[in-house]
Amino acid sequence: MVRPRGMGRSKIEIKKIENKDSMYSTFTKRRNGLFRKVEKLSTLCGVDVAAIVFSPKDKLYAYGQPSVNSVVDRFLREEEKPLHGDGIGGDIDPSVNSEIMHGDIGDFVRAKQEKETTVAGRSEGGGFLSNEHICGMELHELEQCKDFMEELMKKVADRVEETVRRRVSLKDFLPMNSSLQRRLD
Amino acid sequence: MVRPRGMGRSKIEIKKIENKDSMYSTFTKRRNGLFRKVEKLSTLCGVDVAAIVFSPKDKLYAYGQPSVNSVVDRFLREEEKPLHGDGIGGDIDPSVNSEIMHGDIGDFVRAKQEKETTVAGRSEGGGFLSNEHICGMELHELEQCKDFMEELMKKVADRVEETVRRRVSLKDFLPMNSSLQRRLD
DNA sequence: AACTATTTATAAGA
DNA sequence: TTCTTATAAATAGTT
Repeated sequence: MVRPRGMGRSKIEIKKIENKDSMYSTFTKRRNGLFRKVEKLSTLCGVDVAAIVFSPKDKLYAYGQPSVNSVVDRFLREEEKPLHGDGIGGDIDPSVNSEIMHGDIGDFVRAKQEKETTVAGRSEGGGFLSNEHICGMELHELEQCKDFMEELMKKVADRVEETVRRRVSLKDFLPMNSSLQRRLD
Repeated sequence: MVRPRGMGRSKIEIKKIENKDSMYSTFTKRRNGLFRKVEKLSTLCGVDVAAIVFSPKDKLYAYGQPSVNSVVDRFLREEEKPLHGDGIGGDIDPSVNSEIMHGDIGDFVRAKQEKETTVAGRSEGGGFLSNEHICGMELHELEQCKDFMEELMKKVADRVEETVRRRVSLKDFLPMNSSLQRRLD
C-alpha cells in the first residue's frame, strides 16, 4: 500500500501560532523539549538549572535540578546583591563568582554505586528514590522513609557541626537561610 | 572545493563531562540553546517562560519573558497556594487538583528506568549514607546532600498528599524546606 | 569563533 | 493522546 510518504516538518515562523490546536500541541512538545534540555545541561555540566513555564491556560509547569525551589532561592539571593542587570527578556550576569566546588552529588554517591544503589539526586535514571518507588510505597513505608531521612539529616547536621566548629541547627538547612550558604560560597 | 575538514558530531552520553574545556564549551553552547528554546516557546505560544542557570563557576545566567523576575514572582505566588506538590526533580502542578503531570518529565525518567533499584535508603547496615560517608564529606558535598534530601522530602510529601488526599501532619519531618513547610502547616 | 557531520527536536499527519 | 517521519535545529569534535 502506498502511503503518501509522511509529510515531514516544515519550517515555521517564530511568531504566535494562531490555531489553538496546533498551539497547544506545540506547547506540550516544546515544553517537554525544554525540560529535557534543562536536564541534560544540568547533568552534562553538573550545574543547577531550572525552567518555569506557564501554559496558555496559565497552568504552571516547572522543572529544575536539584529542584526548582533551590534554584529559585539561589536566584533570589543573587538578585539581592547589587551590581547586576536584569534583562527584560534579558540575561543576567551577577557580580562575584566564588570558587565553590560545584561537585555533583554523584561524587559521594558514586562510591556507593558499586553496590547497585544509584542515588539519583541528579537522576541518571531512576535512582535511589525514584518517583516510581515513592508512588509504590504504602503509608507505613513512607513512614519508614521519613525515619530514615531524619536519621540522615541528623548525621549530616552532626557532621556539619564537627566541620564548622560552631553550632549549626537544622534550621540552617532551610534553603532560604543564607548563613550556611555563605559559609559554603 | 571540497574541504574534508571538520568531523561531525558524535553522540555523547548524558553524564558529567570530565574534561573541563569540553565542559565549558558545552555549557555555553547549551545554555544559549536553552535560552533560544525559551524565547521560541514564549513567542510561539504566547506564554511566560523563564530559565535560570548557574554556571560551573556559579555565575548566574537567566532569561525570561516578559522578564525573569516576573516569571519567578508568579512562580512564587503559585507556590504559596495549597494543594500542589513538587514532583520529580521538581516539576510542579499547582492549582488544579490531580491530573498530575508528573508524566512530563517522567517520560524520559521512565525511559531510563530499565534498571530497577531498591529503596536503598532504608539500608539496615552501612547503607547509602554511612557515618563513614558523611564524615568524609566536605562542606560542599554536605550541601549537595542537603539538596538531594530536600528533593526526597518533596517527593515523599507529594506522595503522601496524593495518597491521603488530605492534610497530613508532616511537621514531624525535619524543617528542611520552607515552602514545603508552608504547604503542610 | 567558525565549520560540518551527525544527532536531536519537532511540524504535520495518521 | 501517541506514533510516524521528513525536515529543521542543535551541537560535538575539530580547526
